[in-house]
Amino acid sequence: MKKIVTRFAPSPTGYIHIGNVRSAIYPYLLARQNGGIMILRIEDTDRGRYVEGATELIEDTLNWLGLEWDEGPIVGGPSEPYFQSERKEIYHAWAKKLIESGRAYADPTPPEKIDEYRKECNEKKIPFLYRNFRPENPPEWKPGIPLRFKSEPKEYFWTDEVMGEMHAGPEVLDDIILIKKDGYPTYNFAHIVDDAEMGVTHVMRGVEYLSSTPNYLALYEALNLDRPKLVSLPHILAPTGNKKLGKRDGAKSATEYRDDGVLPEAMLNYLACLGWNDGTEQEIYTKDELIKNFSLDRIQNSGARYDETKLLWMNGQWIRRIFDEQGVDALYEKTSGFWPGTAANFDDEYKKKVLSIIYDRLKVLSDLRSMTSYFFEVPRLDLDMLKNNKFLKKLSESELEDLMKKTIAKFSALSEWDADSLQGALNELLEETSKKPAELFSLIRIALSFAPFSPALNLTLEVLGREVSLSRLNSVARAI
RNA sequence: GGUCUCGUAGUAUAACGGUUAGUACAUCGGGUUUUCAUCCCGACAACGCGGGUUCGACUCCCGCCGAGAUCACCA
Repeated sequence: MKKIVTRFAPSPTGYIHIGNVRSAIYPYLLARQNGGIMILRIEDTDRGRYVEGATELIEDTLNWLGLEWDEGPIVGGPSEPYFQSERKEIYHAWAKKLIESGRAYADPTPPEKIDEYRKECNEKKIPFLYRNFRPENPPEWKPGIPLRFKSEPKEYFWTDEVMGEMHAGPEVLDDIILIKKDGYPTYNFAHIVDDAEMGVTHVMRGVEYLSSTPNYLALYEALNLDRPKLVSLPHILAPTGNKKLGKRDGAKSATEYRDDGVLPEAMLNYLACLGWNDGTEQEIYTKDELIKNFSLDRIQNSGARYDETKLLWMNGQWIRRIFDEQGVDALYEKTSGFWPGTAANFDDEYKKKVLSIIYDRLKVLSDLRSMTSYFFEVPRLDLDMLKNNKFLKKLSESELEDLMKKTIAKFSALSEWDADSLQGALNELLEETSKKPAELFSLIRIALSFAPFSPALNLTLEVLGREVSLSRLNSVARAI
């Protein structure tokens, strides 16, 4: 059996947003699953839309997600170069084959004239096909003149691995431009040549190319090439409306999610399962599991709506999974850059302790910034927050003061400052004061953190330490 | 307009032609000594419409409706 070769072929026109990332994931999974080759090819033939640095952004995104490529920029490969802009001679050589076989012609018709033809057809309400307007005596092809394919109207049948059996009549076949007047090839021509030269066996791309497929089939035929397997990937839809997700809908780049503290594991998991599933009820997949279970025939053939809420849920699942299965160190490594600024003054051990008691509350790693500040700095004393608390507002000031005093006395008398001893002390306080947990615990919790929420009290106290805890309780007691 | 594709709860999806149409997210309710979250339990909620074929249709066929894609010297 022929070795499977897939490719991801983006255009460096800016960041790749998450809607496009999936077109990198599926080829990757298919290649890895079959011990095949994944190629990264940069389709930069449109010099007008080229954006400086976009290639690096693409590489960055793939690296982050762990989608390593076997051939392409940086790593090289037998079909170098992997930038289309550097492959002009190759396209021209293939173009000459078509000219020689009479399947391509130079087209000197000015664009305005073509517009006129098009308008004419629109007015007559007939389909515009350029092959009906071929120039009479095309000149010899030379730089500065576009080269067109000479199409032959006929019927095509093919199989799309996702969409199934396909068929199209002659009315969609036309004389598409192969080489633009600037000498660069169009996508339509370049990708055919490259895929052939690079031995690509599976062409995976968005469904928007489905309509042009017959023209590609004509090209394969004219160039005497075997057809690769064609795989149309349905669109990812924007959160609202029915349009495909795009930058205009505020589609973020994958790296923006990275900067918010979304784990690559979660991103890969979510995107891979958007429009694909293996038929089981599994939701969380590692990369290896995705590679093992992936199959083309279970790709959905309708568009799937992008749902950030589910992505964030999945990210929370991954955060917990990494902590539970690999331990605090594994998760801690990923949190660099997500801590509050004041955390810089504390050592790793302390931050790991904080992480161990807060991790199950995180949806994204950047939540650390807002959720843990009171572990690194004295919170601003906010008596209103204390007194307006729904449990505490029933208590008088003297009661609050009394409770604070008893709490401080109890904690001061503790010989051991660990979670179990602290829990014991808290339980004793409940009995001695005959208060409800909601009252006593809310008081202590708020006095320590002045945060809307925090981890279990005994754990918070343990991590904060005896000195800090008592000092905070004392200053609140004084303020009441 | 021509051509093509798609159509199960709000969302993502599952279901040899025979199931009370399953699961997850979201939403709502409840439980785990405070809060927020995790975790657990529960509730709500779907086969676009109409014809066939069949003992029986979400599943096969046809029509309709709805949504999308494409008709560039962009990819």
